[in-house]
Amino acid sequence: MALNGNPPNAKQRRQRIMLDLISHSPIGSQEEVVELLHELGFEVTQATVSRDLTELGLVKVPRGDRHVYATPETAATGNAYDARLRRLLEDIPIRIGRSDLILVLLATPGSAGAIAQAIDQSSLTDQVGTLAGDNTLLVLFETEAALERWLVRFQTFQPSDASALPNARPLAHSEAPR
Amino acid sequence: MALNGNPPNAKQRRQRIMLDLISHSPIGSQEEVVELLHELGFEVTQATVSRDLTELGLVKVPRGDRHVYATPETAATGNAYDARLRRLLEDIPIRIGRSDLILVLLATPGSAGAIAQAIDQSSLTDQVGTLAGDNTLLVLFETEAALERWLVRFQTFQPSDASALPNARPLAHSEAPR
DNA sequence: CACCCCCTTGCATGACTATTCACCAGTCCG
DNA sequence: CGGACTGGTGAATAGTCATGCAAGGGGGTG
Repeated sequence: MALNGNPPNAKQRRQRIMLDLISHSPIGSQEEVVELLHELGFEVTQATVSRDLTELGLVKVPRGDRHVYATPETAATGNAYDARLRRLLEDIPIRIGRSDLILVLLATPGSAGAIAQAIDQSSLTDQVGTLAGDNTLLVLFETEAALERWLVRFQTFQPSDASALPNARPLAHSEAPR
Repeated sequence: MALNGNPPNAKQRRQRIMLDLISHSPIGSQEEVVELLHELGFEVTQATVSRDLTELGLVKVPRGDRHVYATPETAATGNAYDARLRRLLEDIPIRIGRSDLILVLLATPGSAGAIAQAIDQSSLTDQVGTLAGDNTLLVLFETEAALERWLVRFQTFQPSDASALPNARPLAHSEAPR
């Protein structure tokens, strides 16, 4: 029943355009893609879009308060500042300590300032502020909840393993209450 | 009706464990997460998992023939060989030409071999084979369809812009048949 | 031309996910 | 203590996506 009366190479062209559309504007659903393609003269349904997105390896990622499609690379990047923070954390091992509503990040000598700045510019916003020494960096919070929220988010910036929190064992699958 | 009688910090602990679960094994649905958390003593429903995943910024990414959850970083990486190919293509500008069922990749002097090997090991499989000279690399195909499929996939490895294909203008939003 | 095979697609639908609504427990006042 | 407010949650449901199926087109072969 699928009238395949499309121009040759339609699929390839369509998929390239989809990459283009998605990287240039936030798209929240496959129906939106269908409409945009429709405007461009491609008559396809959501089913086809679904298959295309899979073939292209695109993902749907939480951005602010909605979910949009993106290439995996873009998804990882987020905003440019987030990318910078991530890169820093890849190169600089960080140990995390805590004193009351202050998180204490221990980095390598001289790098604390760079990290502090990266944090300030990143999409991390739950902190009240940061204060950098040479190799030590304080992150100040207003509430316990804010601190915890921040920490979870921050850890998504780190290359997995890492980070010794006072009362946080290295997390094994078995650590949960059973 | 939501008996909130959970241990304090339950949310934070749960989310950390979710990061852990997801990075250690392929999980295909939120119901799976619910079950795993259940085994670990966390009594939550799919709704909560959905919210957690959003807060953690996790994404669902096509992997082989199914979709699994991953951190954005992991999603971008794919398998290690794909990551290598991506990295190479970031550093080495490639021009793509075509002759019949052969794609001709022009790279920088000396780099063709490395790229060829990276392609061979990557998850790109639609090609029959590759043949590397010094700065030129041939990718051979069996069918037109295979070539086209490969090309689309390959372009997802490239840092957007790039690549002049004979009959592929630089792709603007307006290029579609109207 | 007849036959076969492969690729692509739409339709219909089931699977999966996000969100709305209501509720509970805790906290902070006065 | 009572009221107002907040954060976290489950149940139900709306919203979104993936996929089995059947069908059409194109290409090859005899």
